[in-house]
Amino acid sequence: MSIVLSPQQALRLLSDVALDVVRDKGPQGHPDFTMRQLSVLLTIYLERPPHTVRGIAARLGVTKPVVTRALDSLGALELVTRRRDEVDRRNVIVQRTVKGALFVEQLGDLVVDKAKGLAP
Amino acid sequence: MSIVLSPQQALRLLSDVALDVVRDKGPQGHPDFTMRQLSVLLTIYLERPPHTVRGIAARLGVTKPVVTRALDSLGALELVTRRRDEVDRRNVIVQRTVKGALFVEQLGDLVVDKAKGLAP
DNA sequence: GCAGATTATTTCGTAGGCGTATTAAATTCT
DNA sequence: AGAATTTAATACGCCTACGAAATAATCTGC
Repeated sequence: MSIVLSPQQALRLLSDVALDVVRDKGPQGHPDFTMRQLSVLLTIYLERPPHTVRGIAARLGVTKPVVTRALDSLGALELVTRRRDEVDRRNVIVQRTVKGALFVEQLGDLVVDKAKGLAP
Repeated sequence: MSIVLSPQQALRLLSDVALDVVRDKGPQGHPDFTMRQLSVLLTIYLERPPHTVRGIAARLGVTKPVVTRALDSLGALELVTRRRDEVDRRNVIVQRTVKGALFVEQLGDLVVDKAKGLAP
């Protein structure tokens, strides 16, 4: 229960962040991914591994093909990698990458920075 | 210069918001619009009117067809309306709607709510 | 009044995402 | 071992969005 902000501040923050991402001043690269892709990416980098397609789909409340395709996109940008689970070879383990970690870190910094500049 | 949060908190906040939107527990309806559409929507509701296609495109750093199409989508959801500018009939004035105002308000409340629940 | 500029939209061909159903591989159950 | 389950990926037809270029309407400057 720690961060208090007004609805106006919340919207301003969201808008500022979205604007920077669209303008491609945020983390470099893809200015127009969807909320789903963002959610998949952040799940992988914020939640404790291991991450399977099944698990991510369940967490997001979407079908598995949606996750597979999101991973295709994120993989093409080298923000995540896939590896077969050697213990249960049906599973795919989704792994973080250096590039992805950097991307997420920059995204976090962007939000922090925009929050700092909010009017009261 | 008022809101201070850590990178971890920032990412958690972003992730929580994205997750709720994806799960469609956010503002009712459309779970998967893009950053661009979000940015167009928030520009219209947070910046001072009047809003033209040209102005929005310049602000976002995208081409005008992108804005026209985003307005088509948002218009189909009744989140914005378009009206011809009677003073200079080349211009289109983008206007807010009751439904859009409600949507944006709920989105703000969602962010506030998620921020409240952040660990320190 | 007319040439040129400006605004928004439409068109065109391309790329990517969607949901549902199906497939392929691997594991579990009996 | 063989049937049923589970996992991820793929196929399919549809829809939406993209960028670049063309179009239609309107305004400005001379």
